[in-house]
Amino acid sequence: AMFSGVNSLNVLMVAEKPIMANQIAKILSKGRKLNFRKASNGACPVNEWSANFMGKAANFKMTSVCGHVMTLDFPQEYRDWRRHQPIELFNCPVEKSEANPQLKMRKCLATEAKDCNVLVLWLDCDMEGENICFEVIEAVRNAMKKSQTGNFTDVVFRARFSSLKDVETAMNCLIKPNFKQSLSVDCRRELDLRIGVAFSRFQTFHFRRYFRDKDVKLISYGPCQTPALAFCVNRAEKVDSFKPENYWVLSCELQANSEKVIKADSLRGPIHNEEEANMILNKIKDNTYAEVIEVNGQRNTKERPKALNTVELLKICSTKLGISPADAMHKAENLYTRGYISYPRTETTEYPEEFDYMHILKFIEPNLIAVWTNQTLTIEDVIQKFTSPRKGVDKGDHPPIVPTQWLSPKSTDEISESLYNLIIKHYVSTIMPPCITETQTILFDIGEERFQTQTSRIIDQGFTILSETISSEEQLNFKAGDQVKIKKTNLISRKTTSPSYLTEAELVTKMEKHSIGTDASIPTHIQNICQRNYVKVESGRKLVPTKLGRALIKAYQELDPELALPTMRAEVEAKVNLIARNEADYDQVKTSVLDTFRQKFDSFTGQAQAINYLFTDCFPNRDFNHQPNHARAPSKHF
DNA sequence: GCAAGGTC
Repeated sequence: AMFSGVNSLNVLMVAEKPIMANQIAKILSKGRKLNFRKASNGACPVNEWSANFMGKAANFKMTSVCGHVMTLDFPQEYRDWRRHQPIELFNCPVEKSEANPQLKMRKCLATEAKDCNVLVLWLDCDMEGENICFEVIEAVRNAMKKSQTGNFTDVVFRARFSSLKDVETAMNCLIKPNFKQSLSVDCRRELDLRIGVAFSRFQTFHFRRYFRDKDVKLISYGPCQTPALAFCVNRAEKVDSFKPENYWVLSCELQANSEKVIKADSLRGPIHNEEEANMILNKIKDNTYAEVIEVNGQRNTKERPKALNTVELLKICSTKLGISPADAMHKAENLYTRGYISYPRTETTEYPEEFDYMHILKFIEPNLIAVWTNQTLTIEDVIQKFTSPRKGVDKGDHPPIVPTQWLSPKSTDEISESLYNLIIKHYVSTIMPPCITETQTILFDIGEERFQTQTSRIIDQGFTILSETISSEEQLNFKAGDQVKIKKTNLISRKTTSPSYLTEAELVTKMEKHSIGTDASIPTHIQNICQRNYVKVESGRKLVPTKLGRALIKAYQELDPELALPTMRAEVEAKVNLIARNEADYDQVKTSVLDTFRQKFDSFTGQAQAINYLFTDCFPNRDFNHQPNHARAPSKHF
């Protein structure tokens, strides 16, 4: 009824990224002629077709943005570091500007909207997507044809879909975009900007001034990068403060049969007192036989991996290829845009229903030799062993990362090829059977002491055949009551080993667990703390904090530990989420969080002199002709 | 020179 007086409906539809626009258009235009062209920016697709909309004939135009249309920043005047003091950034104006000026996204959207009288928003089903909805609305509002009712919002709809199989359903039950969800994103963006930039500028000024060193690089603070750095520093402190401790392990060698000697360990585990250890040894050393008490067999299943999502890809790239998350994502994006792998940013670990598993196996065959270490394995073996994948989690974003087309090693660089092969290997692993072993545990008594020995036999190597050469151990033929000749009793002295520095992969895990950053932003945060010289990547992708990185975290811990706490990010997010759930309003949340951080800022800047000593060795270019200056907060005249 | 979040 809304469009009863309208002659022709022209429906503009907008997705979050080009790939989604094309996939949705393909589904909705099913069976009809689909016209394709590029929008004026050369980046965004425009798909056009004709069909019915709300019972009327309509021309559809499906295009996309490329993520956020707008970004938030300070006005020009405040972008100049010297014109205003950092504290002013807590309440100065902020303004939105185009996120990527080269894309001319707003102009592009307005051009496409010109002859349209209906807008359907197909942005991703998350809070950022809801926010982009309103960025698109602002971009097309004035360009679109006047609606019949005169009320623009009447002709704006939101399609809510969490996977491609929901597209048709979503089209049939369009809803309205959720302004509160969008507002909560606006709030988070503004808080991150004001807080992050204020602290970053203050810190940078403070050290430049105190050490009279104009070459002091940016000393940044951020709600994601700083807790990420803190993870590295905390682990490094454990490495530093580690003192090896002695402990003793009691074990024995038993003559299992005429040719075989086996080793059994005391069930006590490590003994921390040498006297006690010797006392126990003395009690048993005169025994000549051990008695078998119990023989147990147990089946163990080593599960294959779940379908590949982004963070798992990042971790594997770091541990297996030795490349950083940022490099891994660049390579993956490149493979994706060239059509070799599916969309590489996803949290989902569940394959779609009716997924064509065999199709992939067919085109990857030429790569198999490179992929698995077991060179006798054939594609037929894999097909024959096919096992339905493990149940994963569908986050409603994109399907897991899989190869989509054969990649000739000749047409790419070495790292991209390794990355592609790694994705293949992971894929094949997910559709192979799990690895089943049988562990035999034998318990012995020697005097009052209990010992244990274990053997492991492979029942089915399953997916591990792709990468491991596990040898099956021979099971021992014992039964309860058997007397076994003792060949030797040993007391082995050992030292506890030092913990090691946090690896890149461990950092990714910790960040994900504490919701610090997202799958798409975690690589950037890690790159930041490396490039700003807070941590160095050493062999084995270990993240070793520098003097500067350690000093920074130490400084927060002395002045305001909350600033570097891993829980801080989630707490701020919980607060802005209240806006989305209509449990608090925008100004209330913004004011309360800003007040909290303004107080932290005041107290931090007020006490900054007290932490200077931590940074004495951090800036090698400092001017030694001057005594360290008594740093003040930068004044207007500085 | 700055944050974090989308994506190209």
